[in-house]
Amino acid sequence: MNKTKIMSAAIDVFSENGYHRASMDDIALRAKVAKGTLYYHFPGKAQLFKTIVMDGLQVITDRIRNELRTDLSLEEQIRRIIRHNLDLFLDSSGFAHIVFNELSNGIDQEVLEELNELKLGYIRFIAEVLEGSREEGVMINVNCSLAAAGIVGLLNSSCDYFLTYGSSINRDDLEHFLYQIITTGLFLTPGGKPDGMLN
Amino acid sequence: MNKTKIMSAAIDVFSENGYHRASMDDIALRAKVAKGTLYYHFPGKAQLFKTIVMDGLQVITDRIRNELRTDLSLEEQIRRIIRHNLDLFLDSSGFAHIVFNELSNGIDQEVLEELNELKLGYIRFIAEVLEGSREEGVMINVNCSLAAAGIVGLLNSSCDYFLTYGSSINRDDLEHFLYQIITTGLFLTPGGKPDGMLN
Amino acid sequence: MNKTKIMSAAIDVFSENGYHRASMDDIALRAKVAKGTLYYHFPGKAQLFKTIVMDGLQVITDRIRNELRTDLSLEEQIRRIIRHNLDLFLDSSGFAHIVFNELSNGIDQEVLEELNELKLGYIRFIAEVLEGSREEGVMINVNCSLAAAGIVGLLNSSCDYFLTYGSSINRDDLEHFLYQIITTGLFLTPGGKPDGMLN
Amino acid sequence: MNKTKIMSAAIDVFSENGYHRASMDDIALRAKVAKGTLYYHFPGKAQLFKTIVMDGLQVITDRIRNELRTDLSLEEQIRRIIRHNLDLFLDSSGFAHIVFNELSNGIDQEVLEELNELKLGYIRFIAEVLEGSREEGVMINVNCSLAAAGIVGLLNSSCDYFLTYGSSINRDDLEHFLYQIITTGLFLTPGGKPDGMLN
DNA sequence: GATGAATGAGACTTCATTCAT
DNA sequence: TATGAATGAAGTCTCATTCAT
Repeated sequence: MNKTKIMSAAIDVFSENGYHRASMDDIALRAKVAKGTLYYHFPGKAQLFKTIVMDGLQVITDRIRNELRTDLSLEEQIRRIIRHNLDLFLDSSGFAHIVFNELSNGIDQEVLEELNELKLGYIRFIAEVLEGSREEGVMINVNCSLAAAGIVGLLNSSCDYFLTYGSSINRDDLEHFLYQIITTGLFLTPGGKPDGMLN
Repeated sequence: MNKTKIMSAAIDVFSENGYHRASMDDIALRAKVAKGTLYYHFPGKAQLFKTIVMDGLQVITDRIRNELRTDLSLEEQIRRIIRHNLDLFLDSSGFAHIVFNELSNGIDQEVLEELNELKLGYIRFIAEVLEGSREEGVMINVNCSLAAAGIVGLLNSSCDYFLTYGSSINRDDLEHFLYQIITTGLFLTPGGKPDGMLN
Repeated sequence: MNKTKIMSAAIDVFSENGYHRASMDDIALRAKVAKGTLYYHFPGKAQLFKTIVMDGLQVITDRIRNELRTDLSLEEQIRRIIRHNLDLFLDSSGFAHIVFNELSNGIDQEVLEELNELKLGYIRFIAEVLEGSREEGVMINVNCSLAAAGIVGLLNSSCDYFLTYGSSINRDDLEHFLYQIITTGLFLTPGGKPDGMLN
Repeated sequence: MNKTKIMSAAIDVFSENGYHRASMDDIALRAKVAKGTLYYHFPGKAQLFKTIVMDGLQVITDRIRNELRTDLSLEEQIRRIIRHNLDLFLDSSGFAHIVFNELSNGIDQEVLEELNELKLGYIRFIAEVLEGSREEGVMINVNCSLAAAGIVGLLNSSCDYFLTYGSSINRDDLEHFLYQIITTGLFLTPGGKPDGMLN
């Protein structure tokens, strides 16, 4: 399928160059189709981008949803959210980057709004999980959407750092650190729960 | 000073449109100078951008540094870091956005590296503060740079959400939430420290 | 018949957008056939256009010819020519427009010449009617083809004005005006034939 | 002046090819400037076209206005209008063609409306002259704007025919014919004013 | 110091046409 | 007969940069 080939090439090119530096020529070249073919399958650059983002978010959402069963403890749920987001941010860092960082640039207003809806949808999905835990009385009383947004930024930024400068850190450390800061924060708790014995 | 006028205009234009959609024409227009004048004072678009980012990070760094005296408790130091970052992200959200989100896109490789150095410098500056606290034994044992990077992402993303959808949240709540998640996390601590009585 | 459906759709699309802005996609869409089908029935866009123009001119020519019997007075013949041309220009203004105005633009040279032949044929047809009258001594001595060409332009342009700005004029006035200018001109005749009593 | 060179080249290219077939590349080539220079001086193709049309209509309007003094007889005024329009249509037939025929095609709606305003302005200008005569009681009672529109179409179409097929006609004949049809029409007048002795 | 006209590479997009099915 | 995916030439327009003044 050409359409698939195009989307795959587009993910690569967008990821490597960001939205603006990615050129339709490049995408066509990479997909080994004529430039016109892009426009046969997608109305334009912005919509191609949107389609990719939609698909990507759908995949990760589905993947997480499938693993989040209600019989899991909140701790385990948080852990899994972190793990899958790490998968997303580390394995598809270029893709994640354009979704979570480049969404507010100079994309056609119309498409930009849809994209922000998608991102918001993702945040809300995570917020729902938190919501569940809050109701169970495990979590402090916060605006869960705000918390979800913050968590995504935390994960994103940490992964960026990890990928760029984190040669001395291993992935498990990263995962552990993220779990820790999200659940119990950076401070040593009064009761003196020691580092490394959180579980 | 024309140079100052240009930089001021450039901040506005870059903030409003992002790096790529910002045009030298726009900047010249806004600065009320001829386009050629831009090139008299700056070698090119990328360098103009770099200069702005450098200046901006310097200003915020200095401002925080001036308020962080070693005789302050770590709690107060964290609180001040959060407060000043909120000032940055909320008051100059456009500027903060391009610094923390758009830095990895399609800017000339050469300049991009320098910009990442700047960003890293900022993260290290925050990391140093954390480092201090860790040595005092108030903080858990983590890679402070990683933590700093994560915190910046957390702040950035939370502010984005706050600015776009957070009409029901007030700034104090936001500040409180950030302090909480950074210091003690989202979970209720074993000892049962109740929400709202963190200080 | 698909061919008929295509021609009908093509008339609409060409009329609404002019030759150049009309796209084969639009025509196929409107005709509810696949784009390839257009090329099964017609060699290309220019030839499709030509076919439509030929058909249209044939229809109007036939219609007029059927009503012009030699036993009619010249006055009546002129009147009928005007009336049928008004029908054409007013009812099918889009079609008339492309035939009489857009014929000399950027259509493939080859087809363009054929189209001009068609238009010339139509002018000659009207010229013949005038010719007949001139021989009967009712008309002044002019080049009848030139007169016919002029009349078509007069009708065309008047109708354009009528359709765009002529809300205060009714069709009978328009018809009357055209009859008048063609037959006795704008000036009051020496004998003083008063307006409105021409018949 | 480059701007002048561009406008001059644009007149040629538009005249030869019509609006749609005229390409900005062609115009730049003909004007011997870089493509970007076109866009430095004009916002786009449509506006370049508009500017040309405005200028052209202004020139012809001014030229006629300068020669139309109120002490002239209506006959002489009509004669001069015809003469100057012939100058326009014959000497600059390509230009006249795009102004009077191609104005309704696929030009950007916005610019198209302005262009129609211009054309209407020209028609109104001629209508005013007619208006004057009607008030003097020399002319029959007609809607002068309608008559002006018709006259322009008559002139335009006659000139087209003359240029394409009129090798056997000379310009004086053409001028005479037009004067005749406009003033006294095609019919022999009751009083029997013989052809060729209209003055 | 400052200007602004000029440049040209490169971007996005359109669309008539082809062709394997 | 009919389809529709694919093509690629050609078009309009943007914009960072240069340079003579």
